[in-house]
Amino acid sequence: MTVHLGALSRSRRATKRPLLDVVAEVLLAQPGASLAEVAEFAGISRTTLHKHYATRDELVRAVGQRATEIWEQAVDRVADEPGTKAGLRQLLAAMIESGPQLTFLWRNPALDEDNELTRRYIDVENRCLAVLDRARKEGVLAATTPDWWLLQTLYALVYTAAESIQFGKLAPLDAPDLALSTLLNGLGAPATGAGSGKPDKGESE
Amino acid sequence: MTVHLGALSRSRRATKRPLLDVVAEVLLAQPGASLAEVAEFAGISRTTLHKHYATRDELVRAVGQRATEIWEQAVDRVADEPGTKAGLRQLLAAMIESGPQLTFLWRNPALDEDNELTRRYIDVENRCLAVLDRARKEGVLAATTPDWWLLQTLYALVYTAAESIQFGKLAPLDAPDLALSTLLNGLGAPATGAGSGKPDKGESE
DNA sequence: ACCGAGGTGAACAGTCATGTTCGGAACGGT
DNA sequence: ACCGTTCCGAACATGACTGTTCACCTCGGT
Repeated sequence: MTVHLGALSRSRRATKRPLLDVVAEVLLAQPGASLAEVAEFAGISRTTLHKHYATRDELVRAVGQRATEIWEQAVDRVADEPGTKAGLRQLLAAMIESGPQLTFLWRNPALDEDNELTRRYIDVENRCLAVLDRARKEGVLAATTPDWWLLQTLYALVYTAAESIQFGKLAPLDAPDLALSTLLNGLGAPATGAGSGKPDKGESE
Repeated sequence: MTVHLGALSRSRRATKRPLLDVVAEVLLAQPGASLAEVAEFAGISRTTLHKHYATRDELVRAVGQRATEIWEQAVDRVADEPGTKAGLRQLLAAMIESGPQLTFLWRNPALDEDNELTRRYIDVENRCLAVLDRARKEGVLAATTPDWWLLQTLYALVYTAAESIQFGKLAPLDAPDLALSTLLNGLGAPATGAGSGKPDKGESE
């Protein structure tokens, strides 16, 4: 039951990107892909793949580890930023850029089995939250939003933006701004006469 | 390689809910679950499961069909609503309620193979969009947001809310309002002082 | 008491992914 | 020219899941 991996197939193959990145994408598009398929799309033989990662489980965990690593670096890059809109924008940009890896991480409950990975996950999530908290204290984010909802919404927007980019609907350079604006202001009609200048028709509830 | 389905297992088992609903949840938590596992969590024998749906593919497609059906009904229920906040709230409520089914639908690229299902999917998505469009014309939603971003954001919020409910973080009755508020206003700090104006501290970007 | 519908457990053949082994090719360094 | 490393293709044993069959049970209706 080979489901086509469509757009992925030819373009990415045989390029010299980090192996685990390719694996993450394949396994994301086709969670049930066989190791033979994964190897093919990575441009190596199944034997070689097995030599690097003895079992499928080991491979999946390696991808998870790398995804976490990438996330950690993304958060680190904005750790010193003040809690401003610009800081948030940078966090979003960094996370959206790593969209596939993060999505892989978020979508694989099986990774929870790995204790060290779970520890690092919780850790980086907390650091992520710390950034958001700073923005909250700066008055950029609403003070009343619960932590978990803030985080989940952030994840959701990162995921959506990354997916839109992959589908070609969204220009990579537009993504951070769009996501940030949606996160902060939502998609409701701007308040009439408000700061962002949009003289509109009357309020309409 | 049995990964535990944790919270799902005992509580739901053997209850008399529609079979396909249980299947959707199991297959969502554990996409690689064997039919034996699926049957067990549905509280029936594998033989019986096979009698209803001859092959795994057929089962998956049936779940997809049902998910689409549920979505159609949810949209139908608000099709006559005017494009007000209340109307949007109802759409969100209906969709969040069907969270697991919709998530299953959104996450299974394999379902695209089914032409009829794809047709119905596109159709209900368009009707969904029509509801949003009406809200846009009423000035509830920003006029400038592209259709696809609006839809994707809606999906993201529905998914996030449903997941939060499943994790016990969010009370089902609170979900629609939280999602609606996030969709319309985002999570930024509310405008200070005036009703909707924004005489704020220095802009930070 | 009979009967049919729907459910069950046991068993079986077929298929496929997995993990492993091995002989050999290619390549770079010495 | 030699050697170690790395990759490769082929082949194999194993195990898991699948789909199917069959004999049996257990109800509810007649």
